[in-house]
Amino acid sequence: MFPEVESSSPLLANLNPEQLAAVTLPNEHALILAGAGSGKTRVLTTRIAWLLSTGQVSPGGVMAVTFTNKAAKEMMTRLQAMLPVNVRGMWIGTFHGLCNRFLRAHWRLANLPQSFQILDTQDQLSAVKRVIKQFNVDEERFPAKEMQWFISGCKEDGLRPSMVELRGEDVRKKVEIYQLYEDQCQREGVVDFGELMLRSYEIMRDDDPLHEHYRRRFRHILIDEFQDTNRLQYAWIKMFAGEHNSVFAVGDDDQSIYAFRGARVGNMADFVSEFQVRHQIKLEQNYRSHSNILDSANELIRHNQRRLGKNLRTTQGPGEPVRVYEAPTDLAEAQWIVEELRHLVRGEGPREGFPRNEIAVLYRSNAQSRVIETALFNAGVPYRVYGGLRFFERAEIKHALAYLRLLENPHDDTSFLRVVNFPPRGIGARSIEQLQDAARARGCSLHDAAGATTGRAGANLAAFIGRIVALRERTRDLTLRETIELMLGESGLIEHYKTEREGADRIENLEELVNAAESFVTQEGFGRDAIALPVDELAPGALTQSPVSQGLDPSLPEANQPAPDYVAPDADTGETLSPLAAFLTHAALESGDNQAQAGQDAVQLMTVHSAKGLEFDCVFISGLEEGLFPSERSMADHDGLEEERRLMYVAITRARKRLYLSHSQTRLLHGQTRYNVRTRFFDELPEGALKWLTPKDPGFGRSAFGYGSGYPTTRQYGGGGGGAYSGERFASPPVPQQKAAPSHGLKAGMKVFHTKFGEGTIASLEGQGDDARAQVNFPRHGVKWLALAVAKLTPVD
DNA sequence: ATCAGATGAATTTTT
DNA sequence: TTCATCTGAT
Repeated sequence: MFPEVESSSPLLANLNPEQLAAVTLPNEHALILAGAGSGKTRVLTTRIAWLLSTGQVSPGGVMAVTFTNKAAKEMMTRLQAMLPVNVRGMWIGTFHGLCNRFLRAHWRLANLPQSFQILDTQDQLSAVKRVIKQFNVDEERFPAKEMQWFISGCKEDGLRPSMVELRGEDVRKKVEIYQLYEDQCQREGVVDFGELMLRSYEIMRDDDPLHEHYRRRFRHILIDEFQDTNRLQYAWIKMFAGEHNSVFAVGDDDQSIYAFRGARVGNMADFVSEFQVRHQIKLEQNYRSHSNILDSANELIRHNQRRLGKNLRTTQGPGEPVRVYEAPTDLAEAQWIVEELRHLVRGEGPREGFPRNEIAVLYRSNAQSRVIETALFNAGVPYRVYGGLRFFERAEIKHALAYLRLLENPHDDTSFLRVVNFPPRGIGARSIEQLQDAARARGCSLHDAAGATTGRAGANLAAFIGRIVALRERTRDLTLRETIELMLGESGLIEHYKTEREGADRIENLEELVNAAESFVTQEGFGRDAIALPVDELAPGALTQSPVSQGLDPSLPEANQPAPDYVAPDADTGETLSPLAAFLTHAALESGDNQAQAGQDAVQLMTVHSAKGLEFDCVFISGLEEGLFPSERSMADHDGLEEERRLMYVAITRARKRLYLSHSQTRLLHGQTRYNVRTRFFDELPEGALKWLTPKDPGFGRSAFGYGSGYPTTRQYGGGGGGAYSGERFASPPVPQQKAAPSHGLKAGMKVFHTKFGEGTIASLEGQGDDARAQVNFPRHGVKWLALAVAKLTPVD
């Protein structure tokens, strides 16, 4: 259709035939099955660039949706590099980011305050807890966590309380609580993540002009990681697509690993049939791994029955074999990993060493990181663990944000409760309960009910509210930075943490919050006129003016004036959000980095889930044991097992050059030694691609006893029926872990004092009696081995 | 109001 | 085992 572009455009250079075909598909629905490492992001961004540069659509007519902020950012960066277009004005973002933008623009229609705030998972849980307390719900029968899960699940399925099928007394009660929770959120002017999606879906669905407007606007809708979409997201996309727009969905059913949070792989098949997709393209050319690694992945995933079908291929040679190692204990496994990766870092003969951050150690569950961390620590190898609390999730940051939210909206009871007595100011649980009763009786917020309380508690409450009111007044004309600085002082947070033992780190984080706000202001361009440039000015040069804007409803100026996230102008007045409200939104939608020294050259430790989308030269997959991987909980049903296999597939395909698979005969789990059999996934890998570093166990235990308790009898592995554990399982029982009798009273992790080296931390202990030695890490002198019989080590509290 | 000690639960994660 | 949450005593 556009031959001159296809042959000449540098955009399309170096695409393989499948990629080229995908990028240049006609304006119709398409499903791109993109295997791991097949250049999926490239196809997605090049597709957008191609559509724009051939004049088939203007920047305002494109919507590109991802799941993570990281992916959205990457797409924008890449697109920016290809075309002189203002990507920040385009609708490229996460589902929730775009929903937020949509609801900010149409807040009246959505029946929300303009500066509505977003509850993250923590906030949502405490909101649910409040409902449960408030209405005397039996917490035994309806735990808050379960209710939260129920509510989120309903929303993900697009179900309002009135729409939930009432089967059984329990469900009826749950729906009742769901409704109460909804009322509470509405009263307080807050929305949870699910609500962002559901509310934007509903208002567009139910408002014809709006519906018409947006359908005319977005001619091209592109979705990344389509296999991860839930029911509601699918419906949301379908609604935007209407009859005439084209949906370009990219995904990989083999990498669907988020069923537990509502993802429906089935959306891919539904998409094909419901949208009558005529164009399906498979991207099977892998640019990442050697063929031994790829063959292993292919062979493994072939064992899944429900697949759309795909086989990765590479032009790279076989590369090195996949190395398999069996350890007697989890500790030994960790030590082997450390030993091996030191070789990798050092290099061997002619081979250069690998940078540490090109080496990843993966595991199924977070708890497994501990042993590995210990081993790395003892060996003095720098490492970085992914996961854990992110910046905006830390307690001190949440506290600070709660104060800020109260400035923006005094009726935000979640925030009110978080800080009403933090730092402590004599408002105990008693007074708070009274306050809550008063608020409920009058149907108002805690803030408004405070006047009704009396006595000393009443005075303290009045003082607290006075403080907030005064702060709000004083910050009225301040910049965001000044506002936060003033709040940190006035709230007493800094003061409080100064007296706390581990307060220094927290204060540092609070200071970091000021920086975060500062860079947010700079990036979003507050106070400048960078907000709303017309599309035409944003797309100079090569970009053809397209007729897409014709037919757009001029009463919806937002649609014609793209704006960065968070500052979407109100559709009626063009008024933008205050920097503070925008920053709070940013904090909820982008929980920040997984802290840790990112810059350092360190080995990367993470779960297989968090490794999705990443790649490394060398990958270790550890703990490959039945019950762990596949996890016990997922082994019961077929779908669960297939998802575990996909998880393993994801893990394998992370590796570029070297892949190690390891398992251990025994493992300390929940304080007890567990005896594990190597995972069944080993039996599903091509023998020719593997190299067994330890003799391959003939599978004695396996054939005789099956896969251990909990494993359902199947045709494939049947016979055993799953017996109880017993020592007989092993031909030669593993040597029990030596635990030194603690005659010296020292333990790893203890702080000790040495007369010459000063204070240090015990990294490990070895030997017994007179031979006992301790490895101690001294900040000044480094790591030392000290014989306890000689060196005097005294424990420091 | 605060803290020690008991108790119980313990995949996977983004927004 | 480790973590968080709850309880009861000070």
